[in-house]
Amino acid sequence: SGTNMSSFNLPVMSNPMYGSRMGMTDNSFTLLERTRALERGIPGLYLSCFDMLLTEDATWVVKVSEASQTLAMPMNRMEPREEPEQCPVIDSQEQGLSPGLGGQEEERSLEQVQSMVVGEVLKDIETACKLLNITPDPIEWNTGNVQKWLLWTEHLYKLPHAGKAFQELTGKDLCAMSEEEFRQRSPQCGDTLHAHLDIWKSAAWMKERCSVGDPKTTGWFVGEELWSEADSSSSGQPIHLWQFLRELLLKPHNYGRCIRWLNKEKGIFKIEDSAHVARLWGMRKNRPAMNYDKLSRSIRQYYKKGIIRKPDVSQRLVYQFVHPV
DNA sequence: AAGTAGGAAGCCT
DNA sequence: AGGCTTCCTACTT
Repeated sequence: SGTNMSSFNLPVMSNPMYGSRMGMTDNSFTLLERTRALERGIPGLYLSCFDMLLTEDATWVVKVSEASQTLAMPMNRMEPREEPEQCPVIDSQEQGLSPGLGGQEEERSLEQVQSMVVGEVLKDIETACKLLNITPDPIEWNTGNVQKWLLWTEHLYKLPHAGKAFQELTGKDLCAMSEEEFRQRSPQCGDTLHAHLDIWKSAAWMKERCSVGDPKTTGWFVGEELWSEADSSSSGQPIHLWQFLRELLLKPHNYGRCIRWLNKEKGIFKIEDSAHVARLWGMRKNRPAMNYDKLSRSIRQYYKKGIIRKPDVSQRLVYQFVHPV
């Protein structure tokens, strides 16, 4: 079924685990309240928005709460549910144009929100691709890529490990599998994995669509810069550890909880979760046995080379780039 | 217990 | 040969 995408499906929106990587704080809970209207309007969507709200980027907050005011239309065909059985669809034709309530304006803000969410999803996918060194389109994956993706998805959403059940499968195989087949291979999280693969498939489909047509007519403001940048730095050559660390540091939204700048100007950073950073590095380099003991040994090699050093006042898990950007 | 430091050897491209 | 990775011992926080 997944190949027929006459309308744009975003199974993401319904997936409760999409919000699972954030920590619930009192502060964020009030933000949650402010997105209630959204939640009612598009079940599941708020989780993604909620996730976005955790960025340091305050403009999201403004946009979302504005949107929630203008988007307060009922969506009676969908009752709110905690753990959706199937993926609701954000359907650009059919979706929620509540009659009587100044349709066009709503349509526009809805599109805005959709764009926003889609953009966020594409960003996440792009990030994962860089990190795992795989292509965005699942159809191109070999068995190794599939395993990486599984590992990544399991890790990101705290799923039980199911890689074994999908061994020897290529991306093509995976894409051809139904949700039922996923569940057969992994009763606990097959449906979740299938949903996530659907997101990637949708994104790849979108990418193709955006690159074919004129980006300006597609309406997805994300189209270009995200995909066509042909990979900023490390095209081809194996990535260096110091580059990898910098990449993580440049994405505080995704990795701020495991590594962050203490002083960006001076290039001083702190590894907040050593095990996590090591796991990410291991994934990137296909080194499942990577740990902080080994990663830190590699960092220490940089002392002699003058790439990274310990800051003047040495602190645990704190390092400094000798040549800050 | 976890992090820091650096020698030594092995692996991979 | 370079850039880790793996393993290890000694030392510090």
